[in-house]
Amino acid sequence: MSSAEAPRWKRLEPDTRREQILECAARLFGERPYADVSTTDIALEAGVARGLINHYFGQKRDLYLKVVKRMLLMPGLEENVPMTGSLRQRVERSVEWYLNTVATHGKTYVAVTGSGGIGSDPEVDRIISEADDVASSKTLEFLGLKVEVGSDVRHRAMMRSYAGLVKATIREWIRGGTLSREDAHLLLSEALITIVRDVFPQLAQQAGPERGDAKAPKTGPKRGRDEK
Amino acid sequence: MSSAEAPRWKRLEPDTRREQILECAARLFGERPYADVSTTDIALEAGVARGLINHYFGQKRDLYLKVVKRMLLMPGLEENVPMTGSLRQRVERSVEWYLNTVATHGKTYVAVTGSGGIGSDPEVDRIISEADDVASSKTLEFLGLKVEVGSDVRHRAMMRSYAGLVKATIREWIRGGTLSREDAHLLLSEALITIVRDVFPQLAQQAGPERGDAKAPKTGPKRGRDEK
DNA sequence: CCTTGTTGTTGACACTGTGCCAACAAGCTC
DNA sequence: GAGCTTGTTGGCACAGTGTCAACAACAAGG
Repeated sequence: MSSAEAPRWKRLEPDTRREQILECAARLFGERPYADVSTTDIALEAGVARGLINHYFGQKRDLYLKVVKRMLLMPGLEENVPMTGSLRQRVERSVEWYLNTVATHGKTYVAVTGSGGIGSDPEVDRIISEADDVASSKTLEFLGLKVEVGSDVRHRAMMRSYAGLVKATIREWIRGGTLSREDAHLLLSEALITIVRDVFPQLAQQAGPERGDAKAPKTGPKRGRDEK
Repeated sequence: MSSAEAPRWKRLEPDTRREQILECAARLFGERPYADVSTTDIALEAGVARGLINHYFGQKRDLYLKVVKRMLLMPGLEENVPMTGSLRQRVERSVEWYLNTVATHGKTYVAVTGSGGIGSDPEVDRIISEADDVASSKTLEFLGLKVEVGSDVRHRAMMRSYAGLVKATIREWIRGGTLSREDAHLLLSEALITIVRDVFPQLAQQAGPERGDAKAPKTGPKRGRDEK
């Protein structure tokens, strides 16, 4: 008799298991609405007992928050966009950066930042708002308009508002396909330029002249980023 | 013995009862997130048995959809904004109309159109998207850019994107107070003008010249835009 | 005033999904 | 292999929801 009984389950490192569950959860939350994803589903997907989810993440809501955080961490945040050239050039590179990072997340991003799903959870709003803040600061930095953090809440608020435009536009692009990537690029670029130029007039000077190049519209410097 | 026993509950017309419940539900959904509002709470608030809610509205989700619909009906949609004057004047009147209608709803509006609450329910998204469509068409009409419905999906999509900016901006204004009403007005006006002028160039001509009033904001020649 | 019929309303039922926790077992060390 | 650590399981209790037969408020007819 072979005494080597096959173990009924595999024993993993906490971090590994956590990451695995997080990945399955992210996928499911991207496929169907929050309420339609039971913890049982996630556990089944991860090949794990349901109780383990609570053990690692506490409440289901907490798991969801972790998923949101993980996604909004914005991987690729470090690949600096060189802030040279005219304001328009820099704006368009920033927009391309937006579109690229989002393209990698696809459905899940749209689901998480969804327009007005069921709920409006204050905690989720806070997290998304923070992420918007980070992205905003980064954008301002790309544009050469970096203002010290926490100083001008008004500018940051306006950039969060702009983030609302970005997300809505991306939603039109990814979900319905009612806008092409070029349309999204155009809309977001023009809007951002307007904001910087007309709403932050004093900063615009510091940023240098708008023109100085020929503006290559469609094809921006596409980072070789492919899905999955 | 006084035979007149006081009735244990009042018997109302279905429409009246429906409206009453709807009102209570709207209030509660505006105060706390969807998941934290139990049907029991709503029933208690309305002084009614919980089962009655299901009898009138079916599922809790359906009740929520009714609340959203009721709110996005946009009362005051009929008070036409005279579409005279320069493009800028018309844009600013449209923006004022936006801000006014929203100001009446306050918290509940912010909650319903919340940035990314828990869920992203496709049905809710559809309803909000439809409401955005209506508001967009109305806006285009105000601007004298009315295009026949269903014709140019691209323009409508972009206006829905703009609606994303509107909602995010309003959120900053109403919720956090990080933006003043004047800030919101400025941001939304400039953005809308840009969209109409630079993204819908062919329509812009049909809309007439932009200027005709003073209001040239800060920086000088914003007309120096020819590309595209 | 009592009877009868209609129907708005109630209260209890079963069911699903969640959070919790003690018991179990996989894998390491000696 | 014995003993220990701890990642993992399975079942329990509970809250929230959807359903439905029975009830009671009100109107109409005698």
